[in-house]
Amino acid sequence: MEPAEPSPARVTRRRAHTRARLLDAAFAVFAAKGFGRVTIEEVCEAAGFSRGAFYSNFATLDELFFALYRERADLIAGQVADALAQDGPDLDVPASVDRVTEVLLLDVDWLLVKTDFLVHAARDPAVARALLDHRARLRAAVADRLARARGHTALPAVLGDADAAARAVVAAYDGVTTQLLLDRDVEAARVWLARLLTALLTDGSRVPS
Amino acid sequence: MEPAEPSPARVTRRRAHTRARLLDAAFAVFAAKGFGRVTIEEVCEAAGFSRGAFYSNFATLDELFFALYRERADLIAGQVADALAQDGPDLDVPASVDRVTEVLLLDVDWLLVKTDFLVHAARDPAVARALLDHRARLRAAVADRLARARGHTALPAVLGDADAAARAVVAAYDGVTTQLLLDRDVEAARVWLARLLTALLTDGSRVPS
DNA sequence: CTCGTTCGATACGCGAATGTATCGAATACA
DNA sequence: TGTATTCGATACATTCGCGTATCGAACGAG
Repeated sequence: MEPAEPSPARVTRRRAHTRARLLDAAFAVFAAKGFGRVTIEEVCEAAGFSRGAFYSNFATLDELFFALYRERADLIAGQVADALAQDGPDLDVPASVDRVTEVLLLDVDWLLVKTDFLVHAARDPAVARALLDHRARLRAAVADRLARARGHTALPAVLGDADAAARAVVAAYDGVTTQLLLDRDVEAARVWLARLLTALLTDGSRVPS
Repeated sequence: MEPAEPSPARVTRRRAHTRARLLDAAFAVFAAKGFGRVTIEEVCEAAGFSRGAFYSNFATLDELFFALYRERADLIAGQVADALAQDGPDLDVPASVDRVTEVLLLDVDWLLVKTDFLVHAARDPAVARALLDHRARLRAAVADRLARARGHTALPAVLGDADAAARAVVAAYDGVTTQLLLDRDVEAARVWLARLLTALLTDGSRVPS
């Protein structure tokens, strides 16, 4: 029996390059026009290829979109994990918040694409599951960080355990993102997110500078 | 000079009916498939009309989408205002939270359409401005409610003035919405939103039942 | 009841985007 | 370096959705 997928054993360098260029171009085009208004040919033109290259690498535009999301989301997730692991065993809330905030609210274009993907996932149960998994992993990293600091720094008990607090952190991030998509003020978003997180993660007595 | 818009002076009953049916059908179709994947003909078919009816009432699908959003958003805004005005001069945070929560997290279909509209607005400055205005009005209503209660109930100072607190409330709502779009668990979303809001609006010492 | 107007249905042409099939060029391996 | 294979470009047919123009029917006014 021959392999169902022809499994291209030879030639991989050219293909890898064009695939990467297609993904980069797709990111730019999706960010600018939104997934729903983008055609395959636009992506190819932005990448400097013809449609033949596209159909040689992807079956459908959704497939490319999914691949693009996975690539970038994994990248960000790694950066967040790094930012969280960067400080020592005891949690310095303002410092951690600042570091994570700078990673998460870096690029408005990414937020645009991410939200497009959310809208996409909200109507496709399989994609939704994948996205929920991603979010759960990120949340687990945050919860882990918070739990390790539980004994050292005082966290308010309003939110319950560390996992609940992590959910609150993610919700705050998502909420700030929504506003940022409309006013495009990254600096203001950073300030608000920091304010929200400190309000959620510290006791309600101290006011940040 | 003749009027630029022909301003149909006669016959308005039939037209009003079909327009309403088109809007209702559009809501259902947009919620099910997403704005980007919906064609004019699909909306007409769902409404039981042909494309002639559509072009007689709207110029483009975007126009219908905008009209649909305005209609529903105004409705919700009114309900929220009612819910906020319902209790007396002193603020009962848990009660208010429960009431507002039940209005805001009622219909997942509406959240789907709303998020589609957000994605749409994020790329069109004019639409973004309109949506920001809407959000500002809602936020002002919340801030007003919070400010009136400032003297009576103790609010934590971490968030600053009442307007800042209102921003936090809206952010919490948006954040919970994002998760709700993926897991579609309305009850869980209500619980989380209530938890977040009480954490933000009360001092960090008390744990809700 | 009658008539003039408006509304919505039908039919048409058009352009755009898709997917496929084929061909030449680039590439890896012997 | 020769050669078989893969990759991407080109050309084609097709489908789909859009917008318009026209017509009959519903409707409101007098």
